[in-house]
Amino acid sequence: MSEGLRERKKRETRQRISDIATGLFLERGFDNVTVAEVARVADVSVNTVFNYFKTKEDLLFDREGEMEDLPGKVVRERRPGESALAALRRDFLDAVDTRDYRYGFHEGSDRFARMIAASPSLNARLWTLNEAREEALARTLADEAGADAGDPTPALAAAQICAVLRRLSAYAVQRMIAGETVEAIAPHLRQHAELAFDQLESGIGAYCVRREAAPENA
Amino acid sequence: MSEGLRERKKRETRQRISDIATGLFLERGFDNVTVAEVARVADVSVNTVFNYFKTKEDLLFDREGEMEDLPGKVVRERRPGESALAALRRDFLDAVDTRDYRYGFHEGSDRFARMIAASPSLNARLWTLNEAREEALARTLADEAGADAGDPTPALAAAQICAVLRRLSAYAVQRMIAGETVEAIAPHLRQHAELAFDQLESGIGAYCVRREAAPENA
DNA sequence: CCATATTTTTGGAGTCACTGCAAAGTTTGC
DNA sequence: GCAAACTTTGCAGTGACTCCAAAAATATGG
Repeated sequence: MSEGLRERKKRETRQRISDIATGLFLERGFDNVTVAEVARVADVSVNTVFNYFKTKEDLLFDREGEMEDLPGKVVRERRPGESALAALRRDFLDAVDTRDYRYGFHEGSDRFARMIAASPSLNARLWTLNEAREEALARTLADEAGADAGDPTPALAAAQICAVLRRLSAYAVQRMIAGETVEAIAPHLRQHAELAFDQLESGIGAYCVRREAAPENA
Repeated sequence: MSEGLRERKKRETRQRISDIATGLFLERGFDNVTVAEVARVADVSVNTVFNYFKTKEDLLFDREGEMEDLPGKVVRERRPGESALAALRRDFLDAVDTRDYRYGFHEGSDRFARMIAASPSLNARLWTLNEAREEALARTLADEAGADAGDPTPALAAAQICAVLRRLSAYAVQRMIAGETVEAIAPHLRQHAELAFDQLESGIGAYCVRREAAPENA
């Protein structure tokens, strides 16, 4: 009752197009596959592809959009006595230790990473994803802290946190692209993460202080 | 001797195309002006436009690319006894107080801001500009701190700093787009900046701690 | 001043993402 | 079955961008 033939077909077609597109993109590179080709392989018209997906990039990032609220969710579910930052640190380290997909550090992520790195438009897409994530986290922080409407604190905190998460992921991805195994990277990534969250926690005020000029004469 | 006719003409043509393009974009919106139209008004062929500028976006961001190393420069020129962060705070507040262009907070910036905000592709461009800025700052911090090659500290610090700078600019720009005057925004922007740099300096570890569950019974 | 090499500009043809429209095909409710 | 609602398709077009070879402008050497 809940789903008629029409709706099922739509869901299936959309899925098929997205799957075929992802496969082709992974195999031959995003910029070396035309939408027309995706359509041909999926046995639909080009217009049908654009019926389901607004842009070529959406063929890939369709599902990834669900991870938009990941950090927000972690904060909302933090434990009693735990700060937002402590929760995010715990979650990130957990993801590293379990080789979980959610921060891009996963056994098979390197193919994906390579494909994205090779395409400027996919890179641009990643940034807007990060932007959305930052906004979502800012909203959550504002809620959870009971901040006033004009209070800039949550937005600023979210910006810092997301910047660091992005940087940590970028580090892992970079080494994966270079061909290193997840196992080889994990301990370093862990170390970087500890440092990063320490920085966020207690600040970088003392970093890189210029030496005073030596006094002219004793 | 230093510049022949050929080189002068090239420079002039490039400048003319860029100026005309910027004018048209500001007047009618980036997406409502075609490259063909820019070419027509500049009295060159479309191919000549693409000879000088790789993409339509480059017609605008050509010169802005020079500001890529702004935060890096500020750090390199910090005063004796001053930390990287203290120098950046000083520079930002100075820019706010003098209504200087360099962080996007300037009397006439609203037209530019509106144009950019209205166009997704220009927005994407802003992100890559920010990325370049972050990388440049990371390099500078690494140099100035004498960090080892693999040390993640400078890159992480740069990420946090650039994220905050971006957010502060975004705040100002948002209010300018909404039609507020620079004078009306300045004191708030100042306040936000102080808060932001305090956060960077001493961390956000204590932010948003979840209350402990009340004990079941006394 | 002329011939020639080098560089710049141009026109033309083509690719690709993406849009709008109207016709054709499919599913649904009755 | 029939009509309404919806989906798919073909077609024509726009706009950024590329490639190529011809034409125009400029530089170089005698």
